[in-house]
Amino acid sequence: MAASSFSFPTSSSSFMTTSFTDLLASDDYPISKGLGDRIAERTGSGVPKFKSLSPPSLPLSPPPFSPSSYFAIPPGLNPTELLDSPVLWSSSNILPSPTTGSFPAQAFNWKSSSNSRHQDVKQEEKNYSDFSFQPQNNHVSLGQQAWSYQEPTKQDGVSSDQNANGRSEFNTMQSFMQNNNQTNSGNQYNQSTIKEQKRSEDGYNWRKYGQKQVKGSENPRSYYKCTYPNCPTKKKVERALDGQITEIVYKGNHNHPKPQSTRRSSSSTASSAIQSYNTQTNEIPDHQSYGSNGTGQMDSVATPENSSISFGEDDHEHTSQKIRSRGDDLDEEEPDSKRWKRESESEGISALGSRTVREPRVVVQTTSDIDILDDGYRWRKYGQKVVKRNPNPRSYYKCTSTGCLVRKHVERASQDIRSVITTYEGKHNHDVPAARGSGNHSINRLMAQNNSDMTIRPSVTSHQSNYQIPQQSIRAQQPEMRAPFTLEMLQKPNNYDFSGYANSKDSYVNQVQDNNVFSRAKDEPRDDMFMETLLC
DNA sequence: TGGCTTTGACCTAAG
DNA sequence: GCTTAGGTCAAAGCC
Repeated sequence: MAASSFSFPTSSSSFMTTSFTDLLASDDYPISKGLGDRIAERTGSGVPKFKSLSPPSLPLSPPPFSPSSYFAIPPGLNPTELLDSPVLWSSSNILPSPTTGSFPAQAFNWKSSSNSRHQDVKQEEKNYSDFSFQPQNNHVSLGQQAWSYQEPTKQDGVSSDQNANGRSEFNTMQSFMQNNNQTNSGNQYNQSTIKEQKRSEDGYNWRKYGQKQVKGSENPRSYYKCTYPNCPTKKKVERALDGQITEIVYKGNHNHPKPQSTRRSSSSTASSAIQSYNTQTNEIPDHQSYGSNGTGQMDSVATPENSSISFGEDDHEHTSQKIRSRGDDLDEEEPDSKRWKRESESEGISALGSRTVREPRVVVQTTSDIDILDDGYRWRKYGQKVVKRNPNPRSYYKCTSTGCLVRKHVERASQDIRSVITTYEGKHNHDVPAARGSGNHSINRLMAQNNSDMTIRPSVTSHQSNYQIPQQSIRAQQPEMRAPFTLEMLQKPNNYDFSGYANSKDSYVNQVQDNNVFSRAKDEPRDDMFMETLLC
């Protein structure tokens, strides 16, 4: 479907540097009133300097057709600006690993499978090292601004872990660009990609030590241990039959930094791990270094798990980091999860770096401009509250659509008042209301209609930002893959919910595990309850 | 050849 | 104490 069709022109250079005028002129792009117009109408300020990009971690398969057939950019919106969208860049579509905060580069492995797996890997490594990405000064293509707030030299005051992520994202983007450039020949998310993804996952090196068929689930559960010497961290991963990860549960804290390379190789040994440790130490943001993790071990070395805590207001309750991709059972803890949680607690593992992320319904967007938080839906404010750790009030909104229970709250990041954190809860059960004077509605409707067929889903594998398309779905949908991949879609993965998958396999939606930045991992207060608290 | 995955068996805890 | 299910071990095979 649309996202699976999403692709860029074959030349990365042209992609980066040319306007999309020609492309826009193409009949391939649905013509309607563009999002740009819509935004302009709403904001009265014209199209914001978007920094957008397709979800870079989309391990989407290059379409067998002309790439231009799939990426629909509404007229009136300059694709260059589109590419600058901070919404897309910094929002939930692009999220770091739940455990590492890294942005998995392998997720961009859109390579053709014409090469052997070996070649793929090799090429990917080459991509990492050789690709030279030179953004243009103004457009700073592909989200430089969004990245920039993460750049160490930037002024945003955003935490350094974000900076690290920014680098990571940037590198990831580079990789994406080159990979995409190389692989329009149409192969799919092939086995090598899966392997690569499996390999990198969250940036740590894991050794599988068991697999079990869990009762009540058709998905086998795999058990992994961190390969770093004496690292107690374990994780268990459930994969759907198509290989997609449906659940990851972490146990324990890494007592070491993430290995420098996200790729595991034969070097995933103690020596290499230590080497990575040594070389990486300097890159660890200061604020990620926390005190004792409660285990009596050395201070928990900076890991993204740890870093996430600085933004969470209520994450301390959970001690087992759990990333669920299922949508409907957020209130249910599996026995094993309980067990791991219990064990973690008994082991004195602190909340730092281990918390439960219960449901893929929370989507966090960070933007640099609150105006673009207008996401097309209509909201009614029902409360406001100042929460801990953030002096900026959090406004609470409900979707005004009848019967729609979606809520969101918006607050400015305490670390960077220019960044706005929008947290969505729930799924819209309706289309995006027709924008005032906008023709975008048709696109939205189309997207909504296609929900049932959407196979893109965020994957915890490559962490939260990884939209994956099962191959069979691709095959099934190829002929119909021409639905536009719109900003709206990118902007609101929760709303569009990419949930053909969600519909068919529980909610895979909104699965955003931003364990690094502005993360919420806990049920938000019910509005009625919340109102009570407000009134008290 | 070394490291990793697979897989059946065993262990452990909860009910 | 038994049953059940999840977690772990470790030998074998694979890459």
